[in-house]
Amino acid sequence: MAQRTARLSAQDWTRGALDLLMAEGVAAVQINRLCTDLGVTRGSFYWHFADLTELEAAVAERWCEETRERLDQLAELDRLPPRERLRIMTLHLIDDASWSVERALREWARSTPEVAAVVSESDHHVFELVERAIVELGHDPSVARMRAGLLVYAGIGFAHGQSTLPKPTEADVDQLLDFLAEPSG
Amino acid sequence: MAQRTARLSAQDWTRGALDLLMAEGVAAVQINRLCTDLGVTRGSFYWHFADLTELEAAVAERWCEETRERLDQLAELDRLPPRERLRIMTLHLIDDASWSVERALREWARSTPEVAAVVSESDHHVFELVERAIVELGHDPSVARMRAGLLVYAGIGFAHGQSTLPKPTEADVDQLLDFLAEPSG
DNA sequence: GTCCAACCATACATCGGTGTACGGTTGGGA
DNA sequence: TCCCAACCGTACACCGATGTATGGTTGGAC
Repeated sequence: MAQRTARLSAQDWTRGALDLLMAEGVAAVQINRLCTDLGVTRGSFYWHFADLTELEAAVAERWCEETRERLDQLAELDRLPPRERLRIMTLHLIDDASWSVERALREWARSTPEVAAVVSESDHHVFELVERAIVELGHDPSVARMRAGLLVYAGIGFAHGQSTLPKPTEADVDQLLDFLAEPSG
Repeated sequence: MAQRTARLSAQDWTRGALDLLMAEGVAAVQINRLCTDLGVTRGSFYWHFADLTELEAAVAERWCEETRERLDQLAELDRLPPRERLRIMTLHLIDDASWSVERALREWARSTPEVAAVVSESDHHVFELVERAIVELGHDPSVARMRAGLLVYAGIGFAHGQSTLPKPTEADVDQLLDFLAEPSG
């Protein structure tokens, strides 16, 4: 638990909610549970937020910002050769735990359209980055579109597969990118 | 809703639960909700089941059976050429709504390991079917493994992405399979 | 027709989670 | 030092969902 000396801010609550979301799913995000995790009582929560939906909106907003930052950071890779860009993005997906948040968000998106919009925007952003990289690799737009879709959908699938299927190694990723970079015909 | 003349069986309840699960997710599977959908009251439910967890176990069991049947049915395609097999499986994935149940099951699997085991088994089965088809297409085991993983993960991703990204057309699928069938090098 | 078992309705009790009211504490500026 | 605003604790009302107790209805065996 957080040290009880410091007082909490709204960001502490959204942080705690995101942690809970990615650890145990949407059903676990409850006020009482958050209070025990943060070491306070319900009075604190209702000081920072009017109700649960306001917290949820703040969480969605925060995740949206963090995702945007992460994607912008990814876009910073524009100067790198496209092959290397794809490599970094893919390895990042495999290693990082950020996908477990995305998984929870996608689950949450089913019930709240606002969240669904954010997830959709994020998907499209990633898709465009991947598609552009493949175009720069020297492929027709049609080919690039298909291969980008394949890779992005596979990425989403990996995030949801939950290690039921074997996790790809770095060598697997290289082999995969060789395949995606192959000239068509 | 179902006609009120007939009386219900336990299977009617598991059927209703699966429908609800695939339509609105795990959070919607509640006794009251099922009662209104089936046109009865709570008294009926508690005659067929001791409690909610018993219903959930029955639903998991039933989905397990149905999945096994579906996969056996897929294995029946062994006599078709591998390319056609992959085509049927992929189109089946895109058109059919049965995978939206799997999406809900995967969500549910987070909280109940028994369900997670069933989902995992299903994943491995599909993976093997795809891998074998690609081997029959004339590829090395290593190549087949990678391409099968790509396709299966993409399938899972498609089932979860659910129209945030554009849904592939039949022509897209053919283009995709052309790509996956390409000789390596 | 009788009767029993399968099946369903109704009316409770209970419990957990949300939201509200209000009082208490703490820290920094005047 | 005093005081106010930010922040938190406590107690309560409320609501929806689960589970229980019990009586009513229906259909088929005999």
